[in-house]
Amino acid sequence: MKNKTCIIITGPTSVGKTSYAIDLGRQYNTQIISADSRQCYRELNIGVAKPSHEQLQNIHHYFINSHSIHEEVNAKVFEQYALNAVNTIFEKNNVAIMVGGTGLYIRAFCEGLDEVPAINALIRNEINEAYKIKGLAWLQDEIKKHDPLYFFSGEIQNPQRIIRALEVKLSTGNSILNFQSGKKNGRDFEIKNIYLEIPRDELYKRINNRVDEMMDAGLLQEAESLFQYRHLNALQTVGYKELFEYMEGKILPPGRQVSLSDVIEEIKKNTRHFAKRQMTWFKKN
RNA sequence: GGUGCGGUAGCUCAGUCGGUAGAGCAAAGGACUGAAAAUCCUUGUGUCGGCGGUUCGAUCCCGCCCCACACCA
Repeated sequence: MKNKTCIIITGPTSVGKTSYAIDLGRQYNTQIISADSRQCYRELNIGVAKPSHEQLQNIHHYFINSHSIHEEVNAKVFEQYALNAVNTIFEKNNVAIMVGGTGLYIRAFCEGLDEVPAINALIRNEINEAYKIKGLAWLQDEIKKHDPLYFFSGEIQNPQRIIRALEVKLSTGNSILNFQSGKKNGRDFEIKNIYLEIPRDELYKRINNRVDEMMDAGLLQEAESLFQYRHLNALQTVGYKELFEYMEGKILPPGRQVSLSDVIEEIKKNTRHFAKRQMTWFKKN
């Protein structure tokens, strides 16, 4: 099936991936798979910069509005979803387009993730609760006790990674490192990568403008309507989490109430940081 | 005009009982295998407001000046 090709378009947020992908999709008369860990949620709109209604009607997009914030979406879910989607597209086309900024998801699609048995969600919850009370040092002690292999070679400053390693060890009896073969799963289609890039200062200008546009479009109101779900993973998202803090009336160190314009600056800054992390990832991959 | 309090890294400030200075944030770089718009790591030389004085030596003490803020007239 090597006559089939998936063209993957990546780049930092705001660089212009969406319209580039749509132009390309039209050219090949094919469909698009989004590789964006937030645009898949139908409850999230203004803050995640989805394609417009018109764009979505003109060309079919997979993994946009396909999930609810109440569902669990992760890299493995995406891998399977996207493989199904690309095969569906290949039934009628020789070319499929993938576009998005979530590097890990794209890697999962291209190379696959190593098989790890499913983990009971209760285990992660328990570890998370204990971590909240006892802190990072406790996590480090636990991982050292249960999975010394990870402790001596892993990232022990990173609570999320330790929690992942712990839950795997506790529920399977094996170190997560033993599951990670590093082998790439071959795919039976060609993959071509396109990385979009513009000068840093121009990108930052676009990001700042886009945040202002989102606020004008009613991001604050959208965040208010989602406030009750702020604990969900899907809402750990730039643009929403800062507004939630604002609504909760968090106080700045000097004892000053956060103003809305402070929050907007914070969103711009965090979006710039996000873009930088994406560039670091894509430059390497 | 007088009094008081300040002027130290892009920002907010700490500090040096006189031996040319350090935190947070910003910024830059990096990592990343089921949370990834998440999570984490690394990187700090700046006429210490200006000009003089004292001193072996001043960002620190003294004098004058400039600037900001507060209060009093």
